[in-house]
Amino acid sequence: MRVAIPSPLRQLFDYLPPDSYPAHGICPGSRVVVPFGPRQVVAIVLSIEPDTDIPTSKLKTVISVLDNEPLLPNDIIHLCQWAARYYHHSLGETLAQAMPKNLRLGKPASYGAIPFWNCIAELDSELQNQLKRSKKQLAALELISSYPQGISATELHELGFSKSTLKELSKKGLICSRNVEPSALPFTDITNPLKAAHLKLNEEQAFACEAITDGLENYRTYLLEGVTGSGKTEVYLQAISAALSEGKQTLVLVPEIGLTPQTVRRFRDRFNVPVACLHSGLSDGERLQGWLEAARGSAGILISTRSGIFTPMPHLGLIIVDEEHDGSYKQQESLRYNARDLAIYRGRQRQCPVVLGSATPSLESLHNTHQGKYTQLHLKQRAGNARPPVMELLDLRHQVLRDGLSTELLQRMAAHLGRGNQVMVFLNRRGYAPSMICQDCGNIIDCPHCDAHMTIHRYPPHMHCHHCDLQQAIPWQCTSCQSRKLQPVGQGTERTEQVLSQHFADYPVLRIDRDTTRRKQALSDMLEEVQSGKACILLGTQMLAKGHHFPDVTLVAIINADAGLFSADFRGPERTGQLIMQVAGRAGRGDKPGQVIIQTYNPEHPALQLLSMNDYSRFTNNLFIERKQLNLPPEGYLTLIRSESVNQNESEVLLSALRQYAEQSGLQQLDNSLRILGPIPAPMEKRQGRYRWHLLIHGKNRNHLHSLVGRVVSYLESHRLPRQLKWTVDIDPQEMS
DNA sequence: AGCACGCCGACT
DNA sequence: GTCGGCGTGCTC
Repeated sequence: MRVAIPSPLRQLFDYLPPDSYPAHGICPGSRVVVPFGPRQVVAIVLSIEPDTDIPTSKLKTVISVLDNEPLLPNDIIHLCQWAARYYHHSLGETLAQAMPKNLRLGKPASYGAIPFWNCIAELDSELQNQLKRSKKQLAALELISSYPQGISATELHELGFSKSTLKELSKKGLICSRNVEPSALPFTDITNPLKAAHLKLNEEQAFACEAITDGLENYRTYLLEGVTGSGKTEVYLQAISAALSEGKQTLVLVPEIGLTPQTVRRFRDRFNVPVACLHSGLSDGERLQGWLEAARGSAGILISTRSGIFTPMPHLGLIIVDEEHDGSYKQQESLRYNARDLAIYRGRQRQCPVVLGSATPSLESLHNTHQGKYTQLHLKQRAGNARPPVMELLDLRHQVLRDGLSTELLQRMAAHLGRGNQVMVFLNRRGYAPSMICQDCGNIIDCPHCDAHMTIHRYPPHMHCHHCDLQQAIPWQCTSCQSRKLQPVGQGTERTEQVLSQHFADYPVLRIDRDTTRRKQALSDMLEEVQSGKACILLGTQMLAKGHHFPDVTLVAIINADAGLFSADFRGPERTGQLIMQVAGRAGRGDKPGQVIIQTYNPEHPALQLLSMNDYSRFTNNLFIERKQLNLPPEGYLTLIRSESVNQNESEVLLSALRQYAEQSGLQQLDNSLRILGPIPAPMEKRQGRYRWHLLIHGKNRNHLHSLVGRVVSYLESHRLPRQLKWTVDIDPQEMS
């Protein structure tokens, strides 16, 4: 029999079936334990072959069979085969990462009993009063009491309630738990999948929903382009409802930070069917449970981050990719897949609709709609009477700046705060200041392992390299000239927080970045304070832009819009545009429209001009022209070969040899449709003590590009390289660093 | 990628 | 003596 081994070797291996087992009793898609070299590994059976090219003396025997029925169904194996081929990755590793960790390690594909919590007290006003001081406990109790049959610990965990809260409540004798074997009942047994009534759709929403649900039997990709607040989620929910009533499951992919308890709750509140989820916050056991619920067809809906695209769903009938432009759909290590693109493959495979939703679609998806490959659905109206935010470019030239904040901006902030409103300040830079300079010799403190400056942090005080995580004490004198005149240069969120709390002493400043939200509950605690609606200043990085809505924010300030616009990456402007549109969409509501101020030194920059007019589509049209001139995606396709080593030259030498080989071996195509760029040093050549180089291959024709990359990969594989010299292939790269 | 084997230098 | 650095080869 032929099996796939979780190893980077791009080949399959043959084994003899175990003596106790007739070969025909083992199904493809099952896991087996096999001896592999000096160790034992869990492999996936691909086929039962009558014979093999391998000499019998070399053949080893399967040690044990772990599954009686295929764990990975045919469609998932095909999806993995396609992905392994497309991304030039080993099939064994691809299949391995399609499974949750527990299954990868050979644990049984079953879940044991899970604790369910029940309320055993009467939730009256007296009890509510008693728990007044423990808000979390009260909230948990209220939730549990609304589930008369009990609610699973997993679900409570997903909704943001910790074990300690539950333990405390159970100590007070208010709730109790019992272990329940989760029912493997198919979701189709539930007579009425709808729990709560749907909202009324407006004309555009109804049109979009009908378009999607009319073709539940056919593959078609829809690009659902809808501004924030236009009700995309309601369209998803009603399309899912149609799928459920036809006995079909839905896969909902969300960005990494998009899977908040509120999102899950919205789905659970609408439907009676089990909703499974998969995300990074779960334990290995919980992941296995979610995966199995989807794979056994007991869950009607699976909400997941990118890895969910590999989850078996026997009745899959609808795929939704929310915020399809989001970078987190692309895996940035080992198998560098894009879950959004695999979603398209899976939709075609299952002959079901795929919905890509976004307020700011990627250029790739827009291009596909222009080509007629996708159907465009537009939601232009905002729900209720909400008006679009008013955007304004604030020219920083000739302005007096106070630590990066213009006087004009500070005045405008004061006005909004004075009216009792909230203000959001967006700065994409953690720490106090991005660099420390010596005022006597001009020396800047650099990271010894990276081509980067060390960032100054004040809380607690230390120097920090954001690229390799090196942390050291703040020096008191210059390492080069021993001068003591060291000066922090530039603005980070810590410094801006300091300035803002001095300037606006009467209002709380809430800083939200990776440093202030490291504690698990910290973010939700701060967001809770914002939800109270009191006037305050919200200051933060990327984290603020996604997933959360702030109805009482009436002013959003973008401190440094120029940074992203002129970045080394060709996708810089696209990302900045998406970010500005997203941030703008966070603010305001019907009765309190949002205003956005963008500080810039380039107010006449066409991109900023168009964005400030809320014209995303003309903004992207300009980008299309630029990309076309530069021959960049979506105009053609890219493959990036990365190489890194602790030795400075090794990477470059390898890629030069590779280029030479590629030119020899792919001459015909190189003349017309293929182009090689490099080797060039990566944007930050040295990082974490390793020197990194790039070789970029551009192709007008995907097949030509694929076959050249195939040859390049076999060349790399067949040559023995020093072990500190590493290479990776990135098909359709997203990040050029 | 792991892991074993085997060859050299250095050190309790 | 042997511990451990890492170059080389192999995995049905």
